[in-house]
Amino acid sequence: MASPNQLKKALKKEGLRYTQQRQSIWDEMCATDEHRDAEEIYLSLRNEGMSVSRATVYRTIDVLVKNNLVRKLELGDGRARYEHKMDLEHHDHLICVQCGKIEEFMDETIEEIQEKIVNNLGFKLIRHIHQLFVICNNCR
Amino acid sequence: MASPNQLKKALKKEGLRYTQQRQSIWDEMCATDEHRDAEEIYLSLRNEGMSVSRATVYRTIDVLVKNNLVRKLELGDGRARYEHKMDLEHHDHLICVQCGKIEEFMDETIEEIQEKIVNNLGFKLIRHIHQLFVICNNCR
DNA sequence: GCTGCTATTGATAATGAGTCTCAGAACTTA
DNA sequence: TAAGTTCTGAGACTCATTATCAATAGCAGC
Repeated sequence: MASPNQLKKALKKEGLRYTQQRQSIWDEMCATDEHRDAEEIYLSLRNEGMSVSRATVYRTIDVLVKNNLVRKLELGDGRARYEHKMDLEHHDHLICVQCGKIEEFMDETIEEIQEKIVNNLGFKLIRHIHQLFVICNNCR
Repeated sequence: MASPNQLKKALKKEGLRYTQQRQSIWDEMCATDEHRDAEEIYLSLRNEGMSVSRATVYRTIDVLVKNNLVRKLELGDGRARYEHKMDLEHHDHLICVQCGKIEEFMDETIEEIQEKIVNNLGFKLIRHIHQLFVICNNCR
């Protein structure tokens, strides 16, 4: 179960109310490490008997993304996927173009070079997307 | 003007016909180094008096992407942008989150590390997306 | 250069992820 | 408890992209 404190803090910061729906959406997103889309999260909640609407799922996810509790992933298949940021370490993704399996990777050197590239241009790095599309060992 | 040979060769390889529309869409995409979306390409062609439909623009772009003549960029704003691959050097993109300006970057070390990461997992690298979202020097 | 076969095209309908609207429900504060 | 707000749900809407299908136009063989 996701801690309500993190959520409550974020909502307070935004001047928003703490509600059942928002808590259960946050719980649902923390319930697995899979990368699910809004529809999947919506259907899971409905299956569990929660009263919640698609609109509220999208609205709540926005709040969570804005407050850095959730990361939005665009993997090029036309629907956004989400991952919670309970475990704090940053990472990027490998995606198998055959089976769709998603793995994570992280490389300190790449992160440093990115910073260097941006700084050399006089820019400020806000965020990055780094996705490696592969054929995984199962699919080869 | 884009050489018809590259296009003709690609079409022949796929068993597809060489048509006026396909040539003019390819020409239009090669006419600039900007990163335009399908609608912008469609409107440019119409302004030039070409008879072409949106559907054909989308279909032709698919062919060009599949045959590696064009690269599709998903910058997270809900519409795909495209760049021709006439000048062969690979690069990735910096995008200003304020003004939307797109710059290019390329780093040999990052490319090598990517390969290493994928190989170590026993995977095969097909393609990658690496986008740095920044605030550019003009917007700071 | 014709003929006939088949891929391509254009107009438009359909799709689908995500957003907007607005009336009613649920908090909050007094 | 009342008044004032914020939230929610249902469904309408948007907008990029895809599918449909009759008409058109390449292309291979004559």
